Amino acid sequence: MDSTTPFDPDRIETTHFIDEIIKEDLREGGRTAGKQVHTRFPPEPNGYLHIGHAKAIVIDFGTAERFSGLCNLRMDDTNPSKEDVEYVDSIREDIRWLGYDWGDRFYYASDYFPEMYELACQLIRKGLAYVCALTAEQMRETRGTLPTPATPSPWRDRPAAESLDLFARMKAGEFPDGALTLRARIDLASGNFNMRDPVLYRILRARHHRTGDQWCIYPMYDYAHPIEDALEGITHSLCSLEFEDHRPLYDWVIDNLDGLPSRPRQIEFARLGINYTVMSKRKLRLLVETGRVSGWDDPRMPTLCGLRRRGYTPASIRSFIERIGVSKVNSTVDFAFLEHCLREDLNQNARRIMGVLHPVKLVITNYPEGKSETFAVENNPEQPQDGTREVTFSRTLWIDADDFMEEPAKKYFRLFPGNEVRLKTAYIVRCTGCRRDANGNLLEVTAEYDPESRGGNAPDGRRIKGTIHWVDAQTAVEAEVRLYDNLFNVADPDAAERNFLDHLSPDSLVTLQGCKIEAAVAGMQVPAAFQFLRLGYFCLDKDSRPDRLIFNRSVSLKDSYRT
RNA sequence: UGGGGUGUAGCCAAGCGGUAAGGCACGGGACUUUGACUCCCGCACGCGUAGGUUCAAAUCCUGCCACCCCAGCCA
Repeated sequence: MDSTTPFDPDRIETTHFIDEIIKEDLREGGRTAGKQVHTRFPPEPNGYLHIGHAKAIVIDFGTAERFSGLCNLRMDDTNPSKEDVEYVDSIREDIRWLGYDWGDRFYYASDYFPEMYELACQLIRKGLAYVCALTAEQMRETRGTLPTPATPSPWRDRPAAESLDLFARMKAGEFPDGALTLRARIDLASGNFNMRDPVLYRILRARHHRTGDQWCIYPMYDYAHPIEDALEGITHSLCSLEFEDHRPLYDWVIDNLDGLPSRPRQIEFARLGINYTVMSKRKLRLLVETGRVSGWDDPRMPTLCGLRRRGYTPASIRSFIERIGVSKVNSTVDFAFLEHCLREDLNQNARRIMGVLHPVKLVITNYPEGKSETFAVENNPEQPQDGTREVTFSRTLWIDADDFMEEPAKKYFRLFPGNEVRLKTAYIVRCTGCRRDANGNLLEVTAEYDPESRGGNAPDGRRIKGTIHWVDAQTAVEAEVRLYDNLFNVADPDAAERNFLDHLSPDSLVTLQGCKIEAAVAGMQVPAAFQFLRLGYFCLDKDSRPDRLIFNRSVSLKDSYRT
């Protein structure tokens, strides 16, 4: 912080209740008055990050940013049986992709194992922790029920010296997995189960991805987390609602340990839910492992790598998170709002291009065979400085099947016999009919152009209601296009009473072959993103090759046309 | 049943004793060489509910109701 301009917390614009609490802490006489706000994002490296994590990331890093503070990135790797390095790199990549920077403050909870061990000994010496020999099952049986207290472990009053010795031998590997635990001695009658002598350490022989076989005892989250926060000087430890009743234990650990460098404060907020998808790691993993999706980065997945492949931009995700707000109400946000945020970003920034998904030939019968000409088409009407590109026009074009109806529906103003439409930036044409094969399948649509309307302007100023996109048949590039829709066909596949796998939508992926795209796409590299005029936003898929283009539809354009 | 939370529109969400912001969705209109974008208009006599305090209550008090989380040697 710049020492010449004293930091005034009240200058910060409050965006939600957490900011209010932090401001209060920062004021004269407050808990952290005069200190720099310091938060952390502590993922467990046991899976890929999803948009729910993005909420936590934006809150953790964003709050630090707003208060000119710092945010650490810390791998909460206290359970080697579930974690793996595989995930560490993807987590770092996803956070960076979202646009956040943790500077040189990248930590692992496992870095603190030695300190945690010493601090545990301190608790034992104070009579606040003891080594217990109850089995997991016995512990469950003696924990009591909601209204009735737990019954004390036979080892609850074991002398500190004895526990100290046992704990050292646990660490030395003298006992098998699960034989002993170190438990806090707190309150067996508490209505909060977390306070009924919670386990602090367990014996677990699993190769840790960083410390290898150096340890065979591992600290539990409730014991480790407050220590991690305190050692890093975290001022505000933001987490989700389900940790609310762990806070008394968090505070108990902090309050009963001497020598901790700081006293962090835990604040909880509601996690993000989005309809038509699932957010739990377990369920996402199941989708991957059962082959319902192609992988963690399947474009239908709510994972950050999935959204990235789908064409979501970091800016759109950040905007989404910032705008849904932060509160303590369990909530489910409409997927439509995420889509809105993407459209908003891409409308401003995506290059326009013409592409035909369901190709039908349009023959301009009065346009000379063999002739062709080019038109300069604007790349992005929202960004005139992006200039124009040349697009080739000739006698035979591809148009979308949707843009022709032999017998027009009411209020339909595209191609139908006798009607005039404008071919974007080219000419005005009048539909003269169509040709079909013996089975009635549409072979081609025919039309005559008005040579005086070059550029699409009617010389006599007559109004042309419809403008459609087209691609020159001779120069068109072929591509595969993948259309995505909700993975589930029910708004709440997460509902407890249903098996989410029974509600997968059969239409979540529709693959189109032989789509015709403007020649300008040739040679484009991932992550090129475009608006296919009148259709939606598309991006090149990572599997795309110069000789085999593959596009993903990120989101369609809104369409107010209804028959 | 004990403990911890939360109830403002279809979905998010402001509001902090002075008479219900904003966004998404939705409906209507204007504009339009994208049925997009943009721009207008509409959308809670009502804040879970019943009482109470007050000149005045979504905001304070009391009771009730509903929903979420907790009995891992997971995080």
